[in-house]
Amino acid sequence: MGKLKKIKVHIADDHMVLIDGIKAVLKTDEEIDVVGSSLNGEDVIEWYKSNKSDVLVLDINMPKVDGIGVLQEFSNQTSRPRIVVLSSYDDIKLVKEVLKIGADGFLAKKCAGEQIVQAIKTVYNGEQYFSEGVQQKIVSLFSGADSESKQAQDGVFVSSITDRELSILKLIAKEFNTKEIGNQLHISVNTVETHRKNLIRKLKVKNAVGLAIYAHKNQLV
Amino acid sequence: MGKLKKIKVHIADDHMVLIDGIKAVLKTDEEIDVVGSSLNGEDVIEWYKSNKSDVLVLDINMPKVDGIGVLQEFSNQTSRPRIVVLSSYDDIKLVKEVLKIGADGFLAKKCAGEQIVQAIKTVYNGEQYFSEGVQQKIVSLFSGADSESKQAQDGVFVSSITDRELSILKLIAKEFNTKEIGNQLHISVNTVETHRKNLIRKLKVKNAVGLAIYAHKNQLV
DNA sequence: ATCGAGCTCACGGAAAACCGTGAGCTAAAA
DNA sequence: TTTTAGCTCACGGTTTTCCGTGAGCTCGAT
Repeated sequence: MGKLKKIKVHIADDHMVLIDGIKAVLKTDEEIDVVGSSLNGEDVIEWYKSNKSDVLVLDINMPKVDGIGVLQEFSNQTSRPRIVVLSSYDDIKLVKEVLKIGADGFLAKKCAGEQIVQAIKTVYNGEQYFSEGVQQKIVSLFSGADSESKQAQDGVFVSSITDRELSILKLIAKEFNTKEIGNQLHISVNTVETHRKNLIRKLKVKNAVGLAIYAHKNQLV
Repeated sequence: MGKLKKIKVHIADDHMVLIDGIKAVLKTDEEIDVVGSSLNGEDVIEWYKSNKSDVLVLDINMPKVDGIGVLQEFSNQTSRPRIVVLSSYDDIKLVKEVLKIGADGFLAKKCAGEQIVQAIKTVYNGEQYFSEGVQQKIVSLFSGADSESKQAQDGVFVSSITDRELSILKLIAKEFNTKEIGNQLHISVNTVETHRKNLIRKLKVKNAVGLAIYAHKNQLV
């Protein structure tokens, strides 16, 4: 037992119940060792300043700094852990997003506990891991059955939302109106309206309510 | 070991990772026995038709039938398990709601895994259990520090939202505008607006976006 | 039988959102 | 260097939301 090199894992999620649960699950596997955990993104970044792990199980929805923020933090670093993103929703847009900024795997929370073990081992070995529903969606995207790729072949390239749009989206989802957002970002209300319009178009929703719902479903708040 | 009567527990949550996690945590306690689990409210109700447990750990946010629906189902029955409600949010309104319809305890998911063991044992013994943050909020409500109770002492009794308001709230949270809601419910747009106004006032939000967010946070959609 | 709560509807005015369209500036990519 | 994407802003017009206020109806509780 002393000779076995275990996979060191850090778990980050704002629900301690889930952390403790995952810890208990992983404890049953003798190849895996949970060496740390964090309840928010800030703590994750702090932890990795003086520690390291082979794999990071990272929830997207966290206070202070969210999972996206943590990924961005790591993206500039040379020595970083493999990262499995945990999310309540298997939103394909979110998958795209996190893969772009350095995630190695994506696990929907609705999947079985055993899968997390599999995911950790897979990304540790340098491969990518996706839970079932996610994998299916990726495939259907490639096969052209998805609305998004259909648009792409219409020639209307739908880029993902920009940083500025994202910040406005978040503020809309916090009940701020156009004028308030303009003041906070020091830009004209006209500009905010333009961004809002573009968001409504890009995310294919009907109004600000739709934007707020999208933001919440995708854990942007 | 054969003589020890264990507390039979059923776990209901749409995230299998969490179920497996809680199972693993509870396995370490020799007084508790997990005898079943469900991924949605419908399955919970179905399970209890031919099985029974001492305690039910119940998530609010579930597909098909949500936690509220399950509680309502149980409310008419004589022989029912003690119920600990699990929720992502320690929303005091939600606590009130679930206590009214028969919950025995309320556990925010952000609490530690050990607390779930405590919660199960406490409600099994006929007492009520609340996780820390929830308990604090209840106390502050009684002490009059909360805005809600302040309103009550102003003599303006703030009743919880009505059935009709709830249905309108749900439609707003689905991106429908006033006219569309009026058509769907066969009532005048003026009436819908009145309900919307009352909702905004009662839930203390600023606009329709706030209503949608409230609806989503409280898993009404 | 009175009272209150819930649901219904109306009206008028202010504010905000929605929509299309056009356009200038910058920084990065082709 | 030309092009493009992103951010900025403007304008005019339409629609919707927001807000207060008042009021009639029904049903169930006091």
